[in-house]
Amino acid sequence: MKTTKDPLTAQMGAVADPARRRILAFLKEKGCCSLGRKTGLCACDVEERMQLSQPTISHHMQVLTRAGLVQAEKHGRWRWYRRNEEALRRLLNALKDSL
Amino acid sequence: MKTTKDPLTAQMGAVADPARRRILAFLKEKGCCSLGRKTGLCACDVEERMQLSQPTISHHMQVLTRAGLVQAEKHGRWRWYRRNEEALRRLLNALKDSL
DNA sequence: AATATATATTGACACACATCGATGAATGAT
DNA sequence: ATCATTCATCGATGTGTGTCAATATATATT
Repeated sequence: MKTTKDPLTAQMGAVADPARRRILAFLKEKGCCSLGRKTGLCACDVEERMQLSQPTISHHMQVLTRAGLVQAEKHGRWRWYRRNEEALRRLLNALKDSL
Repeated sequence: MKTTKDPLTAQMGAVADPARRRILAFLKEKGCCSLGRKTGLCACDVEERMQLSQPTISHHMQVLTRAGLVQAEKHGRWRWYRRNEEALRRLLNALKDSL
């Protein structure tokens, strides 16, 4: 069974994990930046705040990014993340219809 | 390590599964009844609509019920289910804040 | 070139979960 | 009492997932 997950399910699955919800909250709290600015949050910022190892953070950021809920931009050795507010809004609207 | 899942995570996990979202949609479509009325939807109705075995349906209904998203009432050999609209509304509001 | 730093990838592990067939329990019908 | 129906439970199975340590990769600094 190799069926790819549909986007809504991928986003729901991403958000269903409490660690990833905390990451999103952390990005909302401090990640009030736009891409292309130097004020982005890097994975080490997230790692420092959460009680999780670096590979685990990397994995969570990948899940959130692939679901389209956060956007990443590589800058030097860092990778800046910010919330994709529009995707989050669309997810809420989709849930409002789907639920 | 037997930490119980917090309610929001349980509800999110319940809704993250596409089969359970389809069940909720089916209940919205045809389950426009209140408990105590004979018009409820029983598990066999759901089973007939979905492409899933009876034990699987039973399992999904249990997950949805334990998450508080649907309410069940036993009537004879049937068990009527209906959406808990207030819980679903509260879930959406919680997500609006938590996302 | 050598070293330090930030992140990704790999491999492993434990556990959770979706699914099914078989069986059991409760209830209604004959 | 017997049988049929509705649903729950059990056991098994395969798949997915969260987590980490170890390692690799990329980039900056010296």
